[in-house]
Amino acid sequence: MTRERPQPATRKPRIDAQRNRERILEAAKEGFTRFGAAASLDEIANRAGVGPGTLYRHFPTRDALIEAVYRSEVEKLAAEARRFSATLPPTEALRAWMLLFVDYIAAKHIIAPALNSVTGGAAKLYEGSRGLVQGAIEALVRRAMRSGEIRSDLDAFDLLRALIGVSQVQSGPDWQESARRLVDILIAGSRPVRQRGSRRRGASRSA
Amino acid sequence: MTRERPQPATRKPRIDAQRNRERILEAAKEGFTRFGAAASLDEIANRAGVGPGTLYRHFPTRDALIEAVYRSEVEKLAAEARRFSATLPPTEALRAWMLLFVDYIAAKHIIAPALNSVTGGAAKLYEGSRGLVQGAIEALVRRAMRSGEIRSDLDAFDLLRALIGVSQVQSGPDWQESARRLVDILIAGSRPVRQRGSRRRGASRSA
DNA sequence: AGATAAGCGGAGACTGTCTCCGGATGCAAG
DNA sequence: CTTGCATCCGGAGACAGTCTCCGCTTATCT
Repeated sequence: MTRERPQPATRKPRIDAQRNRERILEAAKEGFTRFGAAASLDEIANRAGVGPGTLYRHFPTRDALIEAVYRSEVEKLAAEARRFSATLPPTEALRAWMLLFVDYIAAKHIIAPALNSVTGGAAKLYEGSRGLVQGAIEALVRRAMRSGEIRSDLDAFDLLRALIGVSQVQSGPDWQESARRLVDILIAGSRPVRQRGSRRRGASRSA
Repeated sequence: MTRERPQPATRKPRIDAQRNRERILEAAKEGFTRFGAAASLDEIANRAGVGPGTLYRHFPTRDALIEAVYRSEVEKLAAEARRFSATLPPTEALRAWMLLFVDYIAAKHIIAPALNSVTGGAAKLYEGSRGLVQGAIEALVRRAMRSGEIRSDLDAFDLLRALIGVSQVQSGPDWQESARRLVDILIAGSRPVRQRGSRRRGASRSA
């Protein structure tokens, strides 16, 4: 990514190739949304108006395609995080973004069902976008930590994992509200421990 | 399930059929674990020592097979919940079970990756086992509620959703600890709100 | 404009899904 | 124990989707 190029080895990206890539990505997004991870790739190529060969040149494997689609969506999410961070008070920003996250994945119905059929689970897929999402939520969390409203011994990624779960298991019509409740729980549980009652557990860091 | 049978309509389960079913289930569990949801069904049939036809008779669709495998695992989990409920103090039992849940899905490596490629997401799949898992965790949560250590305005299923997320996104070696932290956060966030400091947010139930 | 190489896309081999039906097998009655 | 029969087995094969190869098209450079 950030490696210097001794020569312009890739002399020209070529225009129509670029456009085809876009078209495929768009068709793929729709395809995965409608048919899940099992959507036919030839079908997607068709809808994009290209041949199968073209699709496979741009995205050698199914996973590569899924990842590409996913990443393009995730970038928007990261941008939104920066916006919240600039316009809302710390905890509020965090909450807002978390809600957006679930909403986004559901409403814009991203490939939630597709996520986990990627070889090696969603983990590997995240590896790629890690810089993006994790960067985003980490900034939010850190800001909230500084403001003292959030414990400082938790990893931002923990929250992300939970959110992903909620986004994926969308059972029933109460799902939307359930997500809301869970975000509340997560935020409440992330507040600094304050020696309530007699038990002091939370901060146990023993493995 | 609980419908009365006017006659013994199913006159005989037949012995070898039963045994084949078991064999298939076992082979499927291994297959899904190793190759994810995309494991070849014919291959599974092979390993079970039966023909494809036999497999498809017992489990008409891929989803049916996945669900069957999943359910058999989930039953053990429910049993464990009852055990905890009987031997541990409320919150402790809840925490223990939640940890077990993630551990179980990861360590015994259930078909976590397979879960979500079931048509319609994991939701439909859960429909079947709902009685089992949800019954289990609901009992635990209710008990904790009665003891006053847990807010009474939350749904047990909320927690379950979060757990599923953690179980699925297993990125990195710190995953185990992350799960632990998250369970702590969830439990902490489920405590009754107690008008801390000056801000009283948590209980906002406005939609 | 012409040369050149990147890119396109369809034909087709291959792999996996799922059905159908002739034959085998366990079960119950005699 | 034998016979009759419904149940169940399992492979052959039609079908669908994946992915590759290669002759043709098209953008870019001189």
